[in-house]
Amino acid sequence: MREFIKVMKALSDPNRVKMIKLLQRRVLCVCEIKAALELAQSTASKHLKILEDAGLITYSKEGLWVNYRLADGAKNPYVSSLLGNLRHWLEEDLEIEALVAKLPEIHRETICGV
Amino acid sequence: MREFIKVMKALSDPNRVKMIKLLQRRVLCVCEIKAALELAQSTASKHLKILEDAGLITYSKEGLWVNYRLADGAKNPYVSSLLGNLRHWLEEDLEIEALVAKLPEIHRETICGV
DNA sequence: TCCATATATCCCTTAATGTCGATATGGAGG
DNA sequence: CCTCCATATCGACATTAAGGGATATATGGA
Repeated sequence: MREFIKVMKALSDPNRVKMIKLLQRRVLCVCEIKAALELAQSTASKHLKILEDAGLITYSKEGLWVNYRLADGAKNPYVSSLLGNLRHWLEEDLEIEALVAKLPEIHRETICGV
Repeated sequence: MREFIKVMKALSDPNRVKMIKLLQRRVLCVCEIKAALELAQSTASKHLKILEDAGLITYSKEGLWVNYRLADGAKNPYVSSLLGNLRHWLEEDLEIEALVAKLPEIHRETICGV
């Protein structure tokens, strides 16, 4: 039950859902996500930790950067199914569309270090 | 997006999830749910309203009683899929099992009006 | 070793949420 | 019309959660 609640709570915040939808496109580092969502760095980092705790995303370190990506969902078939559902859910959402449209302009080299 | 968040928030509380799992078994009135979950009547009523707002359950009135049941999910295919997922998810959860085991003893005629 | 940078953590403020008791609503029956 | 009874709503309180600034951590390079 605790795990289930953790997953649902993780998906109960608009910014975290946006992060998931962005990560469906490509791997992103914290500063790219922070830039895309216009959040403070500490806020972005905190949200990503919540998503990771819920088993929805994973990360790998690459020098100073931390690359976040969607979890493959192999651990829990229900989470996997939910993530699959989320692949299409909200795809027509205007807010998400606008956000995704910004993604091609966002690269860690130009965004970070401002 | 707002609708999505509403659904996820509705499923972010253990008592509301338990209500869903109970309603998978049969139609229940507020006082039966209040008894099963050992909640104050106002608390049970409020939770049910949240689930109904999210489109996860519906109700129909029968005299003084209000019968709550699962929504058929025809409105939103994603919600429908999620409810289908929930049909099996948590089915092995000990807390849920114990709760469901109590259900046969709970009837509105004996519980209500205490 | 020292510095710069990307990320994580800490602290604090403000808003949202869960809970209950008390009260309101509204139908059923005398 | 008045009274039960099941349910809904309101008010208050405690807990949790989101947000950002400041600081700590860790890595790569001079």
